[in-house]
Amino acid sequence: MREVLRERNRRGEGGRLRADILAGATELLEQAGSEEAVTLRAVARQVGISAPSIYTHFADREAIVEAIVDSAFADFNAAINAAVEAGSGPLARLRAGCAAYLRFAAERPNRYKLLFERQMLPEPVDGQAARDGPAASDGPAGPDCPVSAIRTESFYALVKCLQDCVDAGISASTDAHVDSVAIWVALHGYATLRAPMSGFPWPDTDVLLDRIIDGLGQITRHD
Amino acid sequence: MREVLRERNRRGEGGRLRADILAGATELLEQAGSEEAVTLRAVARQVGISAPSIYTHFADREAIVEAIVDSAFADFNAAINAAVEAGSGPLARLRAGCAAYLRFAAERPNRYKLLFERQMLPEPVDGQAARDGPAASDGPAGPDCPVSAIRTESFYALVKCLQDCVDAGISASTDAHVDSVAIWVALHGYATLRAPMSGFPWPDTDVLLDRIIDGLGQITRHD
DNA sequence: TGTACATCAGTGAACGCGCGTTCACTGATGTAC
DNA sequence: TGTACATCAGTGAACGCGCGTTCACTGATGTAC
Repeated sequence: MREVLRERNRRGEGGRLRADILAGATELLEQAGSEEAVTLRAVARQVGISAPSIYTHFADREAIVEAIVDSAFADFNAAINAAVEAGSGPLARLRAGCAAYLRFAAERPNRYKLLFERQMLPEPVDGQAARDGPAASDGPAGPDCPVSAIRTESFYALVKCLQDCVDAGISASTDAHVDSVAIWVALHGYATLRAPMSGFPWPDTDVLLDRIIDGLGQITRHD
Repeated sequence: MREVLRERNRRGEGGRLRADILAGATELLEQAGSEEAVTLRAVARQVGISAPSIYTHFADREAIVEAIVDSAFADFNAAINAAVEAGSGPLARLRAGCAAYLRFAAERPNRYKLLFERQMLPEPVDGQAARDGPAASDGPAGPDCPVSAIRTESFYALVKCLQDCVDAGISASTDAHVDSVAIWVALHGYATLRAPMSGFPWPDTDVLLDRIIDGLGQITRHD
């Protein structure tokens, strides 16, 4: 691995290094394949700085990984939102969102794994409120868990897509929450199994996606 | 961590240590939560021996982890087989197998994760043969991949359960393979997401399982 | 039955490695006067 | 415009740690005679 040459930032621009560290760490994660590869020293090598320099911008190794997760969730939500908004009609929007989900996981497998396989802090859920949607996303989330909303945003976008299908009379679902959970776990299962079991006789992704959406979304009519 | 006192094996019984190492490593994996915790030295501490003793029975660290995977797959397949065989009627057998799948993952989460999240060697698949089932499981598998059959055994049990439902006229599936893949990825997704996202408003496991089986298995009648 | 010896299960010390983190520091940059 | 100085981005050496692996070894067990 060749050391990257890097010019010292000017005064007041030290913050730029933070972005460089984050980018380097993300690249390292995607190349090397697992969170464990994101060591302070490896990140420093990747960015072309000495290891202690990182402490100016991140409290410790864990803080780097958390920053990767936050930025990965932002990318993830943006990719799915864009796909959903590009779709015309409720079913097309639902399908586009799910397809974007699988595409994100296929193109950035290690970042995707990091999103959902880390131990997540329990949200301060009070049952029914959580079932109704992410109320906290209107304003900033509760003081103790500002990251929760960003982690469930795409799920609730899925619930909304499915509910729109119900309202349009093309889904027979009587509980969009439960059926969205079912769709989500199927997408996640495929996203995580597909790559490591490359020798398995997988069906075509689009065929499988149709079966998941039609079967679990209880789609009754394709318009 | 207290050191376990351990009597030296008698001559000719050195092989017993192998089983002790495997058991200790498995316990360590389940307690500590990830494969990385299974270090040679940690296993040695757990078993109550010195680290170099392990080399009598395992070539290296990786060999221990592989042995855990093999034994975990054997347990996993046995649990599912037992559940399927206890069911009466094709749908009950399908549901019992899937429920046993989720139960195994819930009770031994770290062993379950190890089963399907490791990079798996591609099988020598020749397309149609693999789709028809694990022909090699009648005898020993091919010389280069004796572990492949054990890793797909439960999947093909699922395919058989679903096909039995089709044959009994209670599933409308026209492709038991594709629909079994869909059920499997949904089970896997739930199995891996449920624990780390404990704060998420999950539906009841049985309710979700019913939606997965009915929706993806295209169940038309409950007898 | 007694004894010398081969076998083998398991040990203790040591190696080099990469890690996270700390500490005192350097030297370029911008600013006050 | 010139210069002394404060600021701040970033460094280099060092720490203790746990790791995988190696090596020469120990000492109990069983066996040949």
